[in-house]
Amino acid sequence: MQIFEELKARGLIAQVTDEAEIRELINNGKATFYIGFDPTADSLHVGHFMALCLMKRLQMAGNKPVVLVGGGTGYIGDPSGRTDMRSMMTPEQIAHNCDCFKKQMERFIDFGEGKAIMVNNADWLLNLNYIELLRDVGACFSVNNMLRAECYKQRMEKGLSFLEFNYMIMQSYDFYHLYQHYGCNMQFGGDDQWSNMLGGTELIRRKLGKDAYAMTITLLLNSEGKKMGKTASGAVWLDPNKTSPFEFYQYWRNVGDQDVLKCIRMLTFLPLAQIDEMDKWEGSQLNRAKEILAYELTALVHGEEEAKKAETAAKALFAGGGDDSNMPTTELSADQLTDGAIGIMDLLTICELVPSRGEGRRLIQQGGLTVDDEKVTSIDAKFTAEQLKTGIKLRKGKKVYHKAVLK
RNA sequence: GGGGGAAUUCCCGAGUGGCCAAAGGGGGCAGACUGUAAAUCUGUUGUCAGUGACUUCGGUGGUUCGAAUCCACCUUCCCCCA
Repeated sequence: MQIFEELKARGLIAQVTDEAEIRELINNGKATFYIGFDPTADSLHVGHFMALCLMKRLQMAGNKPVVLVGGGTGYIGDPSGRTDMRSMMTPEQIAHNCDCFKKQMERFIDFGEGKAIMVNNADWLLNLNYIELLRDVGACFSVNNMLRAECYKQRMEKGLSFLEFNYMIMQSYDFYHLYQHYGCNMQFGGDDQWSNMLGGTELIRRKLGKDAYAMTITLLLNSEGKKMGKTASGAVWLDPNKTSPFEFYQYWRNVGDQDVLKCIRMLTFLPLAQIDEMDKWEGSQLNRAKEILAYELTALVHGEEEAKKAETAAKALFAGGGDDSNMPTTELSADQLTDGAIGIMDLLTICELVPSRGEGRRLIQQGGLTVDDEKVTSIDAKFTAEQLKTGIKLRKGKKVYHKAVLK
C-alpha cells in the first residue's frame, strides 16, 4: 500500500485540491510540502503532533518536508474558527515560543542534510513594504471571496479586525514565497486552514501561472464533535514539564470507547492490518485497545522508557499491583512541617491536588480522598514525619494518584 | 461622521438601589453505578483562619447610610444610517 492510500485508510485526509495529482506526487516522493505552526504557546500540543506525524510519514515515503514556524504570522493571529480575537503577543514571546517549537520538533523530524528544512516566516514577512504588497499581492485577492470563506463566518457575527482579516493574505504569501524559493509545491494543514491554504494556491496560480496543491488533515474530534487533546485545564502538551508523561498516558488511557480505534488509526504507526483486527474488539476488551493507544503515543512523544514507566505506574494503581515507584510525587522538606507533622489541607495544596483550600475541604467532606487506601474523614487529619518518610499515597477521586514523601 | 445598544463569576446568561457571592443552563470536581468507557442519578462549584470576614459584575471617579444596579468620563465590541 502506498502512502496516499495509507493516509486515506487511516482517515487522515480531509480535503484535497486535486486528488489524482497529489497521489501521484506523494506516492513517488516528488512533493516538497510545508506545514505551518504558529507559535501561540511555548509548547506543541496534540494537534501539532498529528501534523508532525503526517510529516514523518511523508518523509519516510521520500517527500521533503518544510517546517514553517510562524514567527511573522504570530504577529497577526489566525482568526480561523475562533469567536474572539487572539491576544497580541509581544515579539519576545513569539521568539521564545519559536525556539521551544524548534527543540520539540527535532525529536520527531529528521532535519539531517537535505532531508527536511525549517524556516521562519518572520524572515520575509517582517520586511514587507505595505504599498508594494498591496499592489503586488493585494490585487490578487477578492474581498468578496474572502468574506465568503468558512473560516471568517463565526467572526462575521462577533467582529473581525482588519489585522486578523489579513492573516489569510500572509499565509498565502508564505506559500507563494516557499514555492519560489524552495520549490515547495504542496501545503498541508489542519482542516480549519482550508481557506487560508486555498488562498495560497490561488495566489501562486495568479502570480506565476503554476499549480500548487493543498491537503488538509482531519481534525481529531471525539464522538461528541469536540476537539480532542484538550482537558478542562487546557491542552495536552508535548512538553513533559507541562503535561507529565504519566498524565499524557492517562489522557489516552481514558478516551471514550467510540474514539479509541479512530485515535489508534490516526495517531499511531501500528500497521493497518493489526488495527483492523482490533476494530473487532468490543466492550471491556476495548480497555486493552486503550492501553495500546496510550502506550504507543507516550512512546512516540516521550520515548519507550517513559511509556513503560507510565504504564507500570498506571497498572500498579488501577490493577492493584505493588509497584508505585513511577507515581507522580511531591517531595516535602522538613520546614514545611509544623511540630513534626503536616495537616491534610496543607498537604493537598502543596501537592497541587486542589486549586484552593475550599475545594480541598469539600473534597474531603464528600469522601473523595484516600490516603494509603484509607478514606480521610476529617479535614484536621495530620501526618507525621515518620509516615511521610516512607511516603504516603494520596488518591483524589478515582483516578488521580499522587505520592508525598519527606526528603 | 451621525444615531442606537452591549460588557456580570470558568463559559453562556438572568439580575436595574438593600432580601446578591449574584437565578438558570453548560462545564468542572466529588459520590453511587461501572471496564480507569459512555449514559444516568445525587451533592458541590469566589477566596480565607468557614455560624464569620474579605474580594468579584469592563476601567476610573462620583451620588448614597448602602451600588452589579444611579451619574460622569474612559476602553472595547455590536447594530443601523453615511
